[in-house]
Amino acid sequence: MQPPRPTDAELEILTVLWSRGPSTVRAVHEAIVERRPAQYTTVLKQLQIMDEKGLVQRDESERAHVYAPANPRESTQAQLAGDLLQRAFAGSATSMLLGALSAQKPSKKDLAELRRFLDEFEGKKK
Amino acid sequence: MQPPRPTDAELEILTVLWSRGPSTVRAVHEAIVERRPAQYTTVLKQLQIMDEKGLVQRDESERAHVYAPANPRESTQAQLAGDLLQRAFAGSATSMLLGALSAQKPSKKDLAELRRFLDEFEGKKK
DNA sequence: ATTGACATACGACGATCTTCGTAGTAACGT
DNA sequence: ACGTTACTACGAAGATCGTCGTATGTCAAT
Repeated sequence: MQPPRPTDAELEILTVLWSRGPSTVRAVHEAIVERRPAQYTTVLKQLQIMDEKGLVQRDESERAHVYAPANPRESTQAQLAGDLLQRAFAGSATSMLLGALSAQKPSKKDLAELRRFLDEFEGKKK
Repeated sequence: MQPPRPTDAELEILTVLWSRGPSTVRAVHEAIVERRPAQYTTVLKQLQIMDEKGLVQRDESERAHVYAPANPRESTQAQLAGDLLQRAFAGSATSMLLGALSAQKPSKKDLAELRRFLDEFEGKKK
């Protein structure tokens, strides 16, 4: 029973929750507002909907409810990347990497990290 | 003046156009219908909207209009990958690749291709 | 000339997304 | 106790998305 693919606004909120950990609406709102204007109730409503969808979990034990991501960052990222991989790149991870790198020039550090990652990944396969 | 990010349905149609080249509505519809049920007019309407958005170009010289992708596959793919890279992976191409690979186990061929690609990419940088 | 096949245009509906205002309620400070 | 502040709940509006039915026009064959 996987939750649905998060929308743009939902993903933005999830990134806040992943980096901050379980948070109240107020905390999430403050984090969002640092980047763009948004009303408090907008964030609240969004979180309520995300709870219904199963994207977050709500702890109502305190007066100010605390929201936590329902799934870890990695699995949601995998869902999103896998989805795009299928829909736009016909399953070719190489094409996808090419797309990402051509959209944003990678630093030497990035390249080294990629290479290290590939090594590790291939190492795990016997 | 980049066209907007294509939606799911729009992307599906674009993939048809990229692989088939400039096509009539009928041809696109037939390609779509092979994978899922869809009415002819649905595809027609979609293409008309995509024309307004600047996602495709329309040639009306013939009775059956011919639609062509406004942008090459590579640049749209770069747009999509770059967008997701920013929104979900904080710009880390490595994380994105990890996400893609963990969502869909790569074959040995895939890994070799990735490695080859990295070599080539790094080679071009002096 | 009529019919049938095939094309585009257009309007509309239901679903979802995003946003916000308003109302109601609990807690707090004085 | 009373007013102010801090919450949640709810409804709803406006935009976009995806889908389709119907209307209308064109062409060719009989």
